[in-house]
Amino acid sequence: MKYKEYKGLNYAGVADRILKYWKENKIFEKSVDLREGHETFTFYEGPPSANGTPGIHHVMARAVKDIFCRYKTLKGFQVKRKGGWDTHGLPVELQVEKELGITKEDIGKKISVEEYNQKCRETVMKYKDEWDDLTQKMGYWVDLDNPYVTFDREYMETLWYLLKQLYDKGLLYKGYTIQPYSPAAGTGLSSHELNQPGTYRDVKDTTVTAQFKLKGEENTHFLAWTTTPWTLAANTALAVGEKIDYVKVKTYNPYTFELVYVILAKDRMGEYFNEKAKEVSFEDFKEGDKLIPFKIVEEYKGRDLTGIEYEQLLPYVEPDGPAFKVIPGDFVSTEDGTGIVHISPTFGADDQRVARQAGIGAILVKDEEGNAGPIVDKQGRYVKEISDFAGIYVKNEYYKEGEAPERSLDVQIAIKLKEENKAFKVEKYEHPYPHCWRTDKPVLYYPLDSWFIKTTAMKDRLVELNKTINWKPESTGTGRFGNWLENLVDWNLSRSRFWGTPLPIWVTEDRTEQKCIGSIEELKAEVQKAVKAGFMSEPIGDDFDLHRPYVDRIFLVSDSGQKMYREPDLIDVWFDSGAMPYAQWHYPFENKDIFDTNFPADFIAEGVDQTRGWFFTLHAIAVMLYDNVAFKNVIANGLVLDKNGNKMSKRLGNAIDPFKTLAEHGPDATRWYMISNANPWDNLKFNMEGVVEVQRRFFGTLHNTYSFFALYANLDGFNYKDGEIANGDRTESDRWILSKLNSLIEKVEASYEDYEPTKAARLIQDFTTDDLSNWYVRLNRKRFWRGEYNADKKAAYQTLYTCLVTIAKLGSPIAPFYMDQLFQDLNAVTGLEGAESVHLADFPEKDESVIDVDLEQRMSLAQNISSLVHSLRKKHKIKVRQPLSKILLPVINDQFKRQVSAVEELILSEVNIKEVEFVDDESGVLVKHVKPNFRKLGQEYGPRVKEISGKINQFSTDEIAQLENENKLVVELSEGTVELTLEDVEINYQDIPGWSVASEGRLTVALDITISDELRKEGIARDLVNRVQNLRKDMGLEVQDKIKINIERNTDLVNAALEANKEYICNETQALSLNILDNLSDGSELEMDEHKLKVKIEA
RNA sequence: GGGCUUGUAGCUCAGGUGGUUAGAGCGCUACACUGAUAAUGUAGAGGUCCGUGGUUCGAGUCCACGCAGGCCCA
Repeated sequence: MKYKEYKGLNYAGVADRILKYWKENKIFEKSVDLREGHETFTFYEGPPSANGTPGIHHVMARAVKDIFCRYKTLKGFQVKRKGGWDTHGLPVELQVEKELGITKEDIGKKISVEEYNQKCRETVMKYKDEWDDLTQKMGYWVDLDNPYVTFDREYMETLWYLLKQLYDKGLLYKGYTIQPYSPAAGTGLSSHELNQPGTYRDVKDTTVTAQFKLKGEENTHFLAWTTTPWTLAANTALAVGEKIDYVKVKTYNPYTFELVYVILAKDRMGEYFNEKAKEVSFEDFKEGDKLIPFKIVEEYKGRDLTGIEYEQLLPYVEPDGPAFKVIPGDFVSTEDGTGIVHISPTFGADDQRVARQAGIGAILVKDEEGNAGPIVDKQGRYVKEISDFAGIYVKNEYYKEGEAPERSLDVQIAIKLKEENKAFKVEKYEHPYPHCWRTDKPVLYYPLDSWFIKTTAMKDRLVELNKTINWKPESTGTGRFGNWLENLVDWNLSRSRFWGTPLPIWVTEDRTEQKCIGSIEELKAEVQKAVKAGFMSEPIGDDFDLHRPYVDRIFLVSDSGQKMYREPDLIDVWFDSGAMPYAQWHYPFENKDIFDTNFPADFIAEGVDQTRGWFFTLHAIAVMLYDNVAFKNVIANGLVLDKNGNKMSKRLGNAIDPFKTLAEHGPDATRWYMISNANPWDNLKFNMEGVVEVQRRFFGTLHNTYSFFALYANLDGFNYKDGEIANGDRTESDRWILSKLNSLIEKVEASYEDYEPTKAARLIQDFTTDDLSNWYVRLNRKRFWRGEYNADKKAAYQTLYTCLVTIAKLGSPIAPFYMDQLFQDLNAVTGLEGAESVHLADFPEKDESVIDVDLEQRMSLAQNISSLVHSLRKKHKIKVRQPLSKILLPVINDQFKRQVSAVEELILSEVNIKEVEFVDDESGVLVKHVKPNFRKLGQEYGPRVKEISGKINQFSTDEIAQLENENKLVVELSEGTVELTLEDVEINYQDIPGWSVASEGRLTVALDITISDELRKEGIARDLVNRVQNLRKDMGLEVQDKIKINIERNTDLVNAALEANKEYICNETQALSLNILDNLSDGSELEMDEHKLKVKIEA
């Protein structure tokens, strides 16, 4: 059995081959079954929608998911991964409408709801095959055979069950939200309809800046501006920006000329006061004067104003709760108006939101049936309670042709306010305003019925449990998600659509009785009753579809015998996906045991844009119904942008095709690039060159290292079957790389455990390229190809093998294909592991006894010293092949000397030097340099650091010596003296006179650059070896082929060099003989610096 | 407009708790090495650490205010 040797490497080919292997051998299934009975690690798949094609960002998101599932499997957990599909919702509807060329208006007319929904059902899985293909090609292991699908009957039944639980807990209620509404058409408008071109048009409205009188203060008013004066009768609060500056101004009302104090934003004064009036004195002012004097008498921040109470402006109707207070509003600006915003919770979405958050009530009236409603009816008229203006349309456009009054309601209200000293300014104002696309008349923002989940009732618990979730990055949990929870409003469940989960609530016509249905069984029973009552003609079957229009055809009977109709709403699709922990198992109707061990999730991961989507709905449902989190760890990953940092879009043509990327560069390089380049939660600027770089630098190096191993291991027949060589019997560099390897295991494991895949990838990559390839293999090459198959060679093979197989395991979660190939290629020969795939293996356990910190330190010293020597050689243009006699190392301390001595041989061979000589103080060749220790000095002397460090830099040799000998030195400062100790400074060796010196930090190396005759001869011999090796290669000789070398007699120096190093040359080049001949007729000419040699090689 | 987030070399990114010479890889330039060779090593050039103020003996790091990009929300 041989290790597989490759000619070149085709990354996509590796993936194809391994993928086929996985399929044929059911590796994924085995990786789950293998861990049967072990602790479970629960992962929830956030369902994608298959009505669009997958993009490169899905590769990113799914790589993150895959990594931790694979890692946990290696760690011995059983990780079930049920796939899923999100199938309901507006995007599907829009796509269907586009395909059929219809609008929402046509549903029920040109096409039945039944046909429409059938079409949605077909469309939603349009690209399923493409998704499945990508899933496999990128190596994302998820169960595609038994996915949950949100439109499935069982899935929807669980949704109904959950809704009923909420209903029974009193957490489901009907309320209202402010939505665009067209009184002329009698219907609400979706934001989609409002975004039609031409809906926003410039209109001229009468605007009022009203005076709201502060409670308990004479003549003091808040000023608030509105473009809809008709809403003032519904005012219950005033909003200010907390950070905005406000002023109280003394002035006269321009209509009544009463002396008033008004409060408004400082930045808005220019709009209300004429600068020229600044000089006018209050005494000189007479009624009717154009210039009205004003004076700032007080200033505040917005937050100082909050909580202040004022008197109701138009007291027609009592509020239904606390009201008439100043509250904070995040939307308040000083762009226009007064910087104080009039709030009417029934006629503005912002208004409603901030009022709710501040606990402010609304102005509501009861209709004939006793239902609360706003002060404007559905036709757009003031209700009777607004006695002065009852029955008047709030917009003149709502009157029939020719019936509109001369003065619009806004004008009439403005006049009333002027007369009552409640208006500070009235003027016409032109601004864009939305219009109904059907009637061309202005839209009202109006409260419309909706069903809500009372999330606010559980706010504290939601916040509290969120703190137990491990968010990556943390800021998304505390910031974006945490703030969202802090400012929570109730979850509006209602959607007026067709393709989705229907709300399972039936209500009697007078709305006095309600029923919420929680299962199909229950529905059947209720229908049975309805049949008896005569409201239904027949019972429903077992295969009843819970979608519209079928549920709409069901009428139930109330306890008192009334007919009940289903509330026509569908529920928010986010409820669909947030309910997946339960619904994917059809819990509680089936699979209770599976659910119990798979709730909550240990881990989920999705884009950060899901924060208020899936992350929230998962959390909300779990907390409200099960008083538990839905997930313990979550990665909120960022976006994948193009290489210039722009958003990818198909329209702009900068979108990366994931299939093409995988086909060209393979999934391993693609995944490794995405993960190693930036943390998943940072945005990734996807650059194809980066993928290529990862391919070359990491996978290329790793593959080269494996190939190197395979080449020689095959020659020697190494199969790891003849006993493990004890660590203590291995070489210094073997023990070093194994120490580094075990340190690596520890760090990589910690990174995975901490959900830091980027750190893990970088650690593995750095180890592979820097430690293993560029240092260990380079230094030990000869051990692999020279000499017989002895214990030392065996140790080298075993060491390299262990490193490679461990890298395969550590890296397999990130690069599942290549690492599996590597693992299998290695294990095929040795059979050390029982696993047939790396994904069935166990995560490596670090061997603490092998980690030797001191060894790692001294090897690091060897690397640094070598690097310095290399740079000195470079400086003097002396090539490494030319041996040099010695280097000088100033001894920093005893440990330094001991550590360097241990790796001395290594340094000598690496940099081709004969000897290391240590020098210390007594040698007298060292020149010391002293530098202030700022950290220490700063703590002790603070402001005097500058002067002291100036003195230290000027220390003489004597002063340094004194400080070293006595550990104290008194320094004179301009004011007083300080006594310094050795701790206050750092002493380095800077220079060695007469030597070529280089230093880095405290480390200094001096190189003897004189080349003796003997050294020169040796250099020539080494050069010759090099040239002969090249010739051998050119001749196509195998490594083990023996040769004869004949050389024509040359200069005395060269001849002597050859004679003196004959044995060395023969040994290195596998030569049986080396002969110097007087005349060589057919040799090749070799140039070595200034020497020219004629050489002939015979095999 | 609000919340969160990012800004360090041409590019991609590191830079506990503040410490004076800000690093790595790629790319570029030069040189070297040569039984890992479509590999490798060494060196060089390249920085207003987004800006402005502040705290401090000392700020890439802490604070404030801005600017630019991104996401979510309005």
